[in-house]
Amino acid sequence: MPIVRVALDVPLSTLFDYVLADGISVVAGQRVLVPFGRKQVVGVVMECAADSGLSAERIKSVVRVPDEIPPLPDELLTLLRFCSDYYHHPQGMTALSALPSRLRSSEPITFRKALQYALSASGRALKLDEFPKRKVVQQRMLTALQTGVLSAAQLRALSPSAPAALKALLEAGWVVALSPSPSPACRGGELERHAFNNAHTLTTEQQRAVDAVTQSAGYGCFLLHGITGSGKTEIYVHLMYEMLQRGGQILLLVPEINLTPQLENYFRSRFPDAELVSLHSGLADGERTLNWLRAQSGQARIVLGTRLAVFTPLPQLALIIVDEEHDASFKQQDGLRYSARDVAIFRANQRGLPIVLGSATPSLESYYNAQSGRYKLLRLTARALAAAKLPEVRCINTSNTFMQHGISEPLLAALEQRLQRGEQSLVFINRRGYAPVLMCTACGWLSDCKNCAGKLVLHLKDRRLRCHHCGHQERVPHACPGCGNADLQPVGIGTQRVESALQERFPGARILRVDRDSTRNKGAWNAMRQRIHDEAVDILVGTQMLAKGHDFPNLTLVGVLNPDSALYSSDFRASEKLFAQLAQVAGRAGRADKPGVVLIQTTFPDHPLFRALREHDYDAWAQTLLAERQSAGFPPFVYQVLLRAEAKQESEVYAFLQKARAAAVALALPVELYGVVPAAMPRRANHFLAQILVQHESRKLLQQFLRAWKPVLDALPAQKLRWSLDIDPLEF
DNA sequence: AGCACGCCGACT
DNA sequence: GTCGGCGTGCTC
Repeated sequence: MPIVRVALDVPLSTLFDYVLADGISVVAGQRVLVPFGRKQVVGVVMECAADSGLSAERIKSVVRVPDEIPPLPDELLTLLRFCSDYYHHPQGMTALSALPSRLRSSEPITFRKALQYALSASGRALKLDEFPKRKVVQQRMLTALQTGVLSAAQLRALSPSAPAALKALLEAGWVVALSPSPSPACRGGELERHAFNNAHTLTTEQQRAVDAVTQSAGYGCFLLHGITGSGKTEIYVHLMYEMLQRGGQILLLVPEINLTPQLENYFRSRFPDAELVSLHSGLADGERTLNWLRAQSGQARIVLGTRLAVFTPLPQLALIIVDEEHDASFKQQDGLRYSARDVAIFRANQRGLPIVLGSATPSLESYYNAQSGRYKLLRLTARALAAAKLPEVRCINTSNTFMQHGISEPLLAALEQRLQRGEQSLVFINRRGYAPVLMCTACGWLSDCKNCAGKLVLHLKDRRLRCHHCGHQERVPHACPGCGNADLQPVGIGTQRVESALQERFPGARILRVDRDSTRNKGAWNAMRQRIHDEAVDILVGTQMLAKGHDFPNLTLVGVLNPDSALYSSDFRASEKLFAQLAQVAGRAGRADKPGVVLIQTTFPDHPLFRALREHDYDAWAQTLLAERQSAGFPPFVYQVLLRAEAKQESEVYAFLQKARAAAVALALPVELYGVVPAAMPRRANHFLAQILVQHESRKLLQQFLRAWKPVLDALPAQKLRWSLDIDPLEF
């Protein structure tokens, strides 16, 4: 009895066995429609077997095999199994989450944009003379399609009832919808012959980096460490060109969606002949499915995407690039908590491909691996444009300085100077809103969120207090809810406060605030970017978002307002993150022929972080951090896993975690097991959060421990409580 | 996760 | 007498 083992989207670690009716053949990687409980669901065949361990009467049979799309390649199935295994996430949910949503449903795949239709394999196998004579229109369509691919318009011309007939044919699986025709320039194998646009001559250093990757045989992980402006992108372009020439596909992973449209345009302009598709969560279902299918078919040569793109089937994959590899957004924070960077490395290793991790400020994990020789380090030390100098970084000691709305006189003077010269400035502050908290001057009341452990942020624009954790908002009270005192003071500074303070100080200046609030509307950020480029803005005030954008050529001053909180944060990665952030935002200053200045307001100007930043010495900083981490026994010297739990009832959370901990102790494995502690944000949206940290030097041993612990956790009673394992956690 | 079955309180 | 609360248990 032929059996298939199917992955289904349910939180159970097992696969489910189904029999195949006579005449149905299936290979691993194909989607199947199967009965499950009292409904029918789509699953992915992970294995084919001759028999099942279950008694025959318990096994149901496969309903249908939609054959619109080719099976997922074995390589992808292996990757999914690895992820399920490593991240201890149910195999079915792992497999199904890798598919675009259209492919997770049994509905025939149709696209609003689909313009073309063709016969499927089963459609071609149909004998038309045996086809029901009454279905005239369907038959006419099938006949017409035997001549080749037809557009929706051509099919519609066959009959007024064409849409219904087409729907029936699609449902039967005889006809498949094809994605819109490729751009005219892209024609099969010819595209590789064309050169790419505007090839810059590489510096010796850049050329060496390119050669190292293109000449590597099989798997190799390269850490491309290059300061801002050192031409990492040009290296990507040269590498991509070389791999396209060899007939390969390229996977380029980038951190955020708001960067992809620009990058998409950029790489399209560099490779006008190669089909490029993007994959990220901002795409509509249909488009995402379409792009995925074009990658799977091999038609798309370049796939540009965020972390989810790491699971795209790419038959001719030849190179993976992870840009800004240090960026935390490569780590998924719910469901399958994977690191796209790490999964990409596994994938490159599995396929025997080179992978390039690019960053100006590599993650300590990657840096450490490069030092130990696991990765090959490629360094770019010079800016590609010789004229462009690195910005001068200076600290403004704010311990004895009078400040108004968080801005010091020296910074104001520098801003004024740029205004006079007609140059742009950027004021960086990683807090949106007007002030992070509202306080009563009489009784000390603070604007706490009633659902969370955090404070309500004052948003003066619409006179509301908002919680940035749960979304709760309320009106700003006229008097203190505690004591009735009318004098409520905003404490601390946010982007809105800086914006209004600067507007007051420089009434004529054109000031633009860029944060999640001001860019919420669709297209707003793009419009703002245009304004910045048109030099219709004098001073930019913004958060993290601004650090990542593209070049602002007329920007010569960057001011950083209060970065100090990261220096005494309980999160041991906070200072690593801060350095990366500041290096990135500093890189916005003075890119063209105008020298840039970065002014950092701090009470710790002698801190090694700022010293390294002033000297543009990432290595010194990384060594400092590595030494700290080693003595504290933190990553990358150990591997970690976090068991998180949350529930409405605080006692439930702690009772569960205590039981989980006792079970871990009972396993008697030599891992370091910490106590049950509240999460960094102990209460959020009316839920209590707590966790247990487990770590060990050996990844293998930690995994061995998890394999023993997970089944015990699954068996623990957990009413009204959610828990998850976070492997290699970034946030605590 | 769904969705059943199953056994105890306030309603037409 | 029933509708419905959500505890427990299964899904090939």
